[in-house]
Amino acid sequence: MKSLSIGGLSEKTGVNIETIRYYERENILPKPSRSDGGRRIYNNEDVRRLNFVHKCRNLGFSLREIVSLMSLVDTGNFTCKQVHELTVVHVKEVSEKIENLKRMERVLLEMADRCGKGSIPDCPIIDSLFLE
Amino acid sequence: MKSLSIGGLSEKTGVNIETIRYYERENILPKPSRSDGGRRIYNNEDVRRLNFVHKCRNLGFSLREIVSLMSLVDTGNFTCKQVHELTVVHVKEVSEKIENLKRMERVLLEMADRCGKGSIPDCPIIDSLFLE
DNA sequence: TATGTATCCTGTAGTGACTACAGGAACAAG
DNA sequence: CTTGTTCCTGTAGTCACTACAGGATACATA
Repeated sequence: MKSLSIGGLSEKTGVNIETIRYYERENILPKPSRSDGGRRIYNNEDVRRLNFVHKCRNLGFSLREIVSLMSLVDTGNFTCKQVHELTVVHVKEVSEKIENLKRMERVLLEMADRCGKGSIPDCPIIDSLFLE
Repeated sequence: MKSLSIGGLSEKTGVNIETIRYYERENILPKPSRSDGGRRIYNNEDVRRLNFVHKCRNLGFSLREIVSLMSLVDTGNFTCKQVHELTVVHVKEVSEKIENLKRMERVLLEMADRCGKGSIPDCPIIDSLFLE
């Protein structure tokens, strides 16, 4: 088993040192063992855990959701069905965000198109932003 | 000219009272006039301004961007071309966010699909989340 | 051994955009 | 006047980080 310092863990996982400490403080990650001098010593399980958290964050899960999921895993008290459902719910949330952004994009493009017509000195974009 | 209390302004614009105060504090909005008793009194121009800010927020502009834009408008020192360019840059940012979310969505759907195959007791979703 | 450098520690505070009190004042209606 | 509603200021919290400051530890080199 290879042990790592926090800097080592940060390099191996791509998660910022400050962020790792933050996760520990917020109890997203367990407290690691320490050297005699007080430095954090991380093992393989710590690496696996942080990878999990990192992956989940990248997929848009909130820290709260991640803690819940991790707790399921830790107790071994879950079914693949449960996890599937959580994932499906989350996909829906992501899809809604996409739709919102697309709507935003559409409005912006329309505005840009209007302005691109070269109307001066009034600006259709500014005008439309002042409307109710 | 119809004057409004902060509650009135909030109702008319759909922006939260606390948020309006926040915008004032952060100098996103100008300080309104006050009654003898110290209550805020908003006029039509205040309404127009808040509509502008609200619209821009809904379109994903940051408060900083909004302040810049508003400052252009206030000085009358801008061209429709400038605004157009700002808008186009912003559209690009929104489009990138959409792509990121789509990537996220794709990964999540793949994971859900794997789990949907009914593999028990191991969970492919959890397994893949632990990978580097 | 001493020195220099890099890494680590804790605690605090800041970012951006809100949101939510607490305690008290102003206002309107009965 | 009393009661209920709205408003005020100041402070703090949310979420997920991020960035110090000041000091300690660990390692490498001379």
